[in-house]
Parts: sequence; structure tokens; C-alpha cells
Amino acid sequence: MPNKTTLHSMTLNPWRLRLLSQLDALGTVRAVAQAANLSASSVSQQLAVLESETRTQLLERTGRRVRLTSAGLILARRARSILDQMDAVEAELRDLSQEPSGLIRLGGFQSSIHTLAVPAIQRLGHPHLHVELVELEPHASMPALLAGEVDVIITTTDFVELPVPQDIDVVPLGQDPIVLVTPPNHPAADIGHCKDEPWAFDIPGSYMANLATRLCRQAGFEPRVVGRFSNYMLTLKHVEAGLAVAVLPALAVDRRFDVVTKELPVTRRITAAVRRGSRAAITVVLDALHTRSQSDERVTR
Amino acid sequence: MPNKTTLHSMTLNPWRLRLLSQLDALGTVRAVAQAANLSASSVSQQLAVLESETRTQLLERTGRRVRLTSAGLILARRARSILDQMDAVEAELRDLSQEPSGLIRLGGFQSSIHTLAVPAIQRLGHPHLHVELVELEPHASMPALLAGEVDVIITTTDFVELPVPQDIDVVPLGQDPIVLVTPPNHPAADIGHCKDEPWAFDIPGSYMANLATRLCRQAGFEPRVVGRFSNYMLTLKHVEAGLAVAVLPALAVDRRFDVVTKELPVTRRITAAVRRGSRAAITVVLDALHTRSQSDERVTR
DNA sequence: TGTCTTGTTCGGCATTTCCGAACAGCGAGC
DNA sequence: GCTCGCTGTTCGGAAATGCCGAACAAGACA
Repeated sequence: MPNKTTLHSMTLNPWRLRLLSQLDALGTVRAVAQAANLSASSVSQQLAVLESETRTQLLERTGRRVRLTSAGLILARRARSILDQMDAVEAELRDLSQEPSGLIRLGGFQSSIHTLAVPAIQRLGHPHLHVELVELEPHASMPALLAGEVDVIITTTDFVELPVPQDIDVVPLGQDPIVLVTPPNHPAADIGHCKDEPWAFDIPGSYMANLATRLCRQAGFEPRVVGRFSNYMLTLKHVEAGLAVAVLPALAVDRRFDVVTKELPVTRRITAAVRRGSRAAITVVLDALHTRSQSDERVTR
Repeated sequence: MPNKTTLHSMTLNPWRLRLLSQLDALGTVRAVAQAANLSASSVSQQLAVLESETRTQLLERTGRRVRLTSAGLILARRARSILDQMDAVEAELRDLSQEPSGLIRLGGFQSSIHTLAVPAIQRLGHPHLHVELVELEPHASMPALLAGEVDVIITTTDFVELPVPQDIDVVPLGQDPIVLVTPPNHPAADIGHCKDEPWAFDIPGSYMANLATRLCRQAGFEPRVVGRFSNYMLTLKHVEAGLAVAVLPALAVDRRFDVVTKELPVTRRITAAVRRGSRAAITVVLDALHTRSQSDERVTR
């Protein structure tokens, strides 16, 4: 523990709290000492220090024995709960250190599959660990995770405006820029130059459709939408064919399409999520997603 | 913390957990060191020890910086929750150390008022702390506590067979024997000798009425009930007058009534309860109830 | 009164925490 | 490609803490 000259927080000493809790359960200092493989003098001193640290009387004499005051009882019970949680965290970490195996189902939105999920799966390096990929857009992937239909999801928290459920762990993967996508010989430098162009949008009500509408209006015009595709490859094909311009996440832009992209001053945050307390193999997959060969926060390459 | 030769549990070191959590928040080892008033070398070593203790890689290099692995992120977040609870416990204890004052409402069943509550109130010794007594039988006192109508209750957990609500702190006060109460010249030595006697019971459905019925049946007879009183002083008066025998908690037997009592091989557990997180003055009252001049577990004198 | 049990205090040794110095590696600017 | 500044790590040593055994104090029981 930190020494007095560098005490950087008042945090209670959990080994002392455990001794207090054991005193509640076992009744005597000597029994606690025996259970903890310490001497009674050590236990006595540790409890005395705990009293001085908390400035609270935790014990009182009853004949030749001691017992807990009601403050001591309350602290012992709070401590037990906290120590149980620490034990649970330790068990979770021990679980992590075993060789991962089995089948993990990974759900991701379409543009994350080959940009984030597949490379991560290829980095796993565990012969007995298999990952099944499931295409799930963000509005569907969180319910599927909660329902246990998938084990890990790649999603964006910018879309789902509901609070993250309490028992979900979220790990940030990075920022994905939103880009203007135009045909290869298109002279437009930004959205403002596209006010007379036909536009391809995502389906009504989706995050990207709403974002694109907002960006066009901020540029001073109402977009003329000629196509609405939830499959972004159709969008790219449409742009490549000179039939529309579009706004897409950078991750969605596949190099096989001959289009020009320009970054807009908007990004979306890409995250991975798992159910809290998931087994270690799931955390290994999460770790693989989180690890990237370069450390900047953009997830596009 | 315990040293290696006496390591008696694997408990995680909360100061190290706090450093890990701060690394998640602040981003660099040097920033954490500055925030914690430590040197960067100390933080680096502490985190290395945490990794070796948990046998888990918690950090990875990213250029000249480090960042948390997903196991590290999960541990940091678990740690934050646990450390927040420790902070809350410390604040609760600090609250306890202030001079208690104000009005506390103490609810207790009838026989506890003058046997447990009044003596405890007399032991308080705080000039600015006032206690208002409210008679509440066990079936009513727990709902009143939950509803905030009283602050502390004296009750028996043997009566209320529902589990104690999650946010209630219960402190045992002791055991109260159940006694057979007979008129002063009554020859009966136990329940078995009272099969032909008239009985005074508590109201139907109450704990004592059910218990008395069960004890009579175990003795091999169906009791002839001539009176049902929820006010045990009426019961005592009835017995004193030779009109009935009764089974009562020992606490309920007032010396002013000329009756004979004989302990039965049944006791009930008397407890005090408060809402979790109650302010310090309430805990002082709880402590006064819990403290007794002798240390046996019987609450009768 | 004597014996046994419980808890506490003391001095000293073993272990841990923390520091400053030196070092290694990375990234940015020229 | 080189230099400089930043980040994190390792090392040896001083300061602080944890723990022990011995001695002691107090309570309970025969």
C-alpha cells in the first residue's frame, strides 16, 4: 500500500477489511488470525490501524473478547460485498488466461465485416477458436447481443441514442470519417458544390440518411434523392456509374469501386460490445478487434 | 499489503487498480503519475506488478505510449466501480464521526419499548439527538421503515418470513426466549400439563398465535382459547387473574404482574434494522441498541 | 488464588513502496 | 538521415510498512 509520505488517496485497505469481515464471521481475533495464517498480534495491529485510518471505532471490548460496533458491522458488510466483487474480477481474469476455444458469433454492420472483423479474426492465432460472422446493422445488433444471439458486436454508438445497457461492456475501436463520394471525374470539391446533383441515400429513418439530410441542409440546399440503398455496394455502384453522389462512412468505401472520396468534418465512433461477464474466449475476440497494427484512432486504412 | 511470505489472499491492490483506472482516463503514465503525486517510474512498476499478480497482460505498447488491452479496459472499469463503492463507504464512515443531532423515529413492538428502546435512548448521551418512540408490531414496522415513516425499527426476523429487502441493514440484538406464563400458584411445570387449561392467545394469524398453536399441538393437545389480545399487558392481567395461561416472549413479561414464567425450548431473534445509507445519527441510535452492559445474547434481563 | 484464554504493546526483522538516475525506443521537425 | 524531445522502463538504494515472538494486561472459571 502507499506510504504516508506519498498517500495519494484514502482508499481503504482491503486486506484489513477482509480481517474485519472475518472477525464478524468468526467471532475472535485469534480465530481470524488462524484462518488468515497470521498471528493474533498482527491481526490486532491491522485492525487498530484500520480504526485510525477511518477515524471510527469499529470494535469494543466485551469481557476478554472484542465485538464489532454497529459502524464496524456496517463496514464489515460493505467490505464483504466489495471483496466479493474483487474475487469475481480475479476469477474473470483467471478465466482470461486459459487457452481460448469454441465458437464465437460476431455481428457487425456491413462495412465493418471485411475492414475490421475479418482482419481481427485472421489475427487471432488460436487453433481451437472459431468465429462465425453475422451481418447485423447497429439498430439490430445490440438487441441481438442482449438476446444472446451473438457474442460480440461491432456497432456505432452514434446511431443508437439509447443509453448502453448496464451489463454491456463497450470498447472503442476508433473513429470512422464520413466521406462525400463522387464519380471519378466529378469536379465537386465539397457538399456545397453538389446541390444540383442527384443523391443516393440510405433507407429513410436510418442514421446515415438522417445525417446526409442534415449535412445537405447545413450546406444550404435540399437534396434531390434518386436512390435509397441499405446495401452500400449498390450505393457505390450508383455513384461509380455517375447516377448519384452520396455520403458514406469511409469504412464502407470499397477500393474496387472507381469513386472519389473527400472527408467531411464529421466522424462516427465505432465500438465493439460484449455482455458483461462473458467468457474469456469472447474477450480474446474483443481484444483482437481492439488491437490494430497502428495506433491512431481512425479505423480506415 | 501482505508480504509474499504471509500472503493470505489474492486480493487485488486497490491503489494499483486506481492507477490502472486513471491510465484509462488520462492516457499516459506520466499524466497518471502527476495526478497521483508519484513518479512515472513508480507508476510503471506498480502496473507491472499488477500484471504479474493477475497473470494478464493489461497494457501494450503503441509507439512511445502504452494503452490498455481489452482485459485491461475491463479490469479498469471493474476497478472503477469497486473504488467508487469504497469511496462511498469512506464517506459514510466520515458522516458517522460527526456529532449526531436531530430527531430519530424509533419503531418497536410493544414489549421492546421499555425493555430495549428506552434503555438505549437513555444511553445515548448526545444533547442534540432526540428519539421519538412509535409502537409498531413486526408485520407493520418493516413497511413503515421502507416507507420512511420511521428511521430505526426493533423487530423479529422470525416473524417476517419474507427475505429482508436488499437495501436494509439488519443488526442482531439477541435472542428472546419464549416462556409459558401461568398464574402465581399454578402447579403446571410445562405445556403438557396445561392441556385442560384455558388459553390466552395473540390475534389470529399473528406470529405468537401460530407459535402457541404449534407448541400445544406438539405437546399433544388442541388448546382451548378463551381470549385473544394483541396487547400483552391484557394477556398478563388475564393470566394473573387465573383466567388463562399463555405463551409470550420473555420480553413481554412485566414484573408488575404476579405471574410465573417457565422458559420453553424456543427463542426468537430480535433485530434492529435501518435503511442502508442512513445518516450517521441513525447509526448512533442503532449502535446504542446494539450495545448492552452484558455480552450474552439474551436480550432479557 | 491459580490457571487458562483473549487481546494488546513493544522492538526488531523481512518485505514493499517509492525515488532519481540512467537508459531505450518512438515520433516530429529540419 | 540526424537531432531533439517525449514516453516508458530498469536499477540500486532509502524510507515505510507488515509481521513475528515475547511480554504483558484483563477477564472468566474452578
